[in-house]
Amino acid sequence: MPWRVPPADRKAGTAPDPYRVWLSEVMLQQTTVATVRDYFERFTARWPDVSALAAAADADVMGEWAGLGYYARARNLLKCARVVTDTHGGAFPADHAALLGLPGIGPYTAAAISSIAFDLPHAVLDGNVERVMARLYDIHTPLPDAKPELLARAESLTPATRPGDYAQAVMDLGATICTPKSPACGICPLRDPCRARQRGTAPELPKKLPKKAKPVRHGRVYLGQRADGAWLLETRPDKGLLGGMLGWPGSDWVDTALPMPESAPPCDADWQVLPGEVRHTFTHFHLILQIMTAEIRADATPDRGHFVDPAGFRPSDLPTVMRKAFDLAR
DNA sequence: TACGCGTGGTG
DNA sequence: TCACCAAGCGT
Repeated sequence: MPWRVPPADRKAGTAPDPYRVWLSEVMLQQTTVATVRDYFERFTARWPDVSALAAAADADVMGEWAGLGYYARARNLLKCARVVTDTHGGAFPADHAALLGLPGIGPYTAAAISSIAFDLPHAVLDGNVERVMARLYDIHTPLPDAKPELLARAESLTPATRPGDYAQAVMDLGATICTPKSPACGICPLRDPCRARQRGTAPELPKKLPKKAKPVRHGRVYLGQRADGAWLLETRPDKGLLGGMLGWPGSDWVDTALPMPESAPPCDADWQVLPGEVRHTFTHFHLILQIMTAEIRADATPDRGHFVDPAGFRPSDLPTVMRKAFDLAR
């Protein structure tokens, strides 16, 4: 992983860069290593340190984050970079409580930065560690109720020496051996002390409370383009779903398919229904979108959004649901 | 406290 | 095809 310092380098005195540790840990929140890798490389190439990121334009950072999801992370990333630059002299504080007070840094990330970047003995508790602790101690209390007990177990196992290596090791164990399905107990370094393996309960742990079903919502978006190639887009409000991201103007998203929610087009034009539909699943609902397209007259003034000329438009700046709409219309 | 908040891989 | 899952945080 490009954000890791290999053991040999660390032994030779190369400490991890707190900026890179922080950036990788925020990207890794609820996100897989495979997905994060390319984003991490693009971010660090474009913004090599925290002051460079702090000086970036909001739209550039949101565009670079597009597709990674949980966009509040990107807004908080910028806030945090600016706080570190403006009030901490451009250096991340080597202090767990101070880290915890920064935007977008919660209990997990504060512990990860403390231990990995600063060698401070704080216990990380992510999904991997929860699973490892639940199995190691055969804890059947369902999540999230079990969290305090799992945290206590994780803290009691965190060593005073090399806590950062330990944190990464226990997460690696969860990611590669103590996996959610079909755990590889046969090659696990903790197979002897593991109570769940002894009792045969490992595959069913950790227990989780049942999740709510996802409702289906419906809506409509407008993809308008002028003869000069400019697209009519809008920057969504900072709060809520896809907050701060670029997107197509459209209707509210409602729970019933018919009638299609009333929505004034963002600009006067001869809008046509595009055959087909966009389907997308968010954290807590499924969405089905109807796509409207039109060529917009050169002298038209939009009621919503702004025109983005083709030279300045990168489809990769769009969140995935909006990029799906673009792909369908192309 | 419980809920809102994305996405892509996987079995 | 689809539910589950991933290195969580803010409100």
